[in-house]
Amino acid sequence: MTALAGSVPRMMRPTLAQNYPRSGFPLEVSTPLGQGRVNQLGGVFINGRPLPNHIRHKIVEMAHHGIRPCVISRQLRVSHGCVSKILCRYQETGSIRPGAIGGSKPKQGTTPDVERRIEEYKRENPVSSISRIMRTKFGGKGEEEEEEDEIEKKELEDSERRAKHSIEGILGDRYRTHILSFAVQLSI
DNA sequence: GTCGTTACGGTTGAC
DNA sequence: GCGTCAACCGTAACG
Repeated sequence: MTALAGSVPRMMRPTLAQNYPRSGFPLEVSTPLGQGRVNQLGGVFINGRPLPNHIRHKIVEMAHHGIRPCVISRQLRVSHGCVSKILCRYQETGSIRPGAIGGSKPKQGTTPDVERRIEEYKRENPVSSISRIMRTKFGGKGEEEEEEDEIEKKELEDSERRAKHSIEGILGDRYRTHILSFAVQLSI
């Protein structure tokens, strides 16, 4: 028994489930956004899911105003690791959006060929239709905001869909409204 | 006290 | 329709 708590190797650390035997986390909260959990700072999060867009916005905005990450972390009740990660990504990519979760890698091998074909088509058909199609399909300049709106909309739809299949959905809209206002309060 | 990093459990979505 | 797997998520903890 010589190993002190501070010297326990990472791999020997007790698992979350061991730390919090009931649920793996200190507290579970049912919200319209799914099975929320409460972190050490008292913030609500959904394990495995990205933070809501407005929280991410707030993190970047506060950092922009020169507020230190530790303060942001405490104020928004988001772990500092997460704040750090989001700010790093924002610096690197200029985007606050989470990466694409799930799915498989796009098929490789065909990409250069496809690109070459497109170039050929463009040369042969100098009409703007191809470019237009490409813009429509893959997006273009200044559509970040549109995409964010799109994501917000999707999140809302998702939460509504989940709510319909959760206890609050079953219990009805009045209960849901309570939960919603609770969630808004928690998210400041 | 602050911050970068990383192991971990969990979710998601293409294949 | 279902299972697999890789990529991502945020938290918690270490240094």
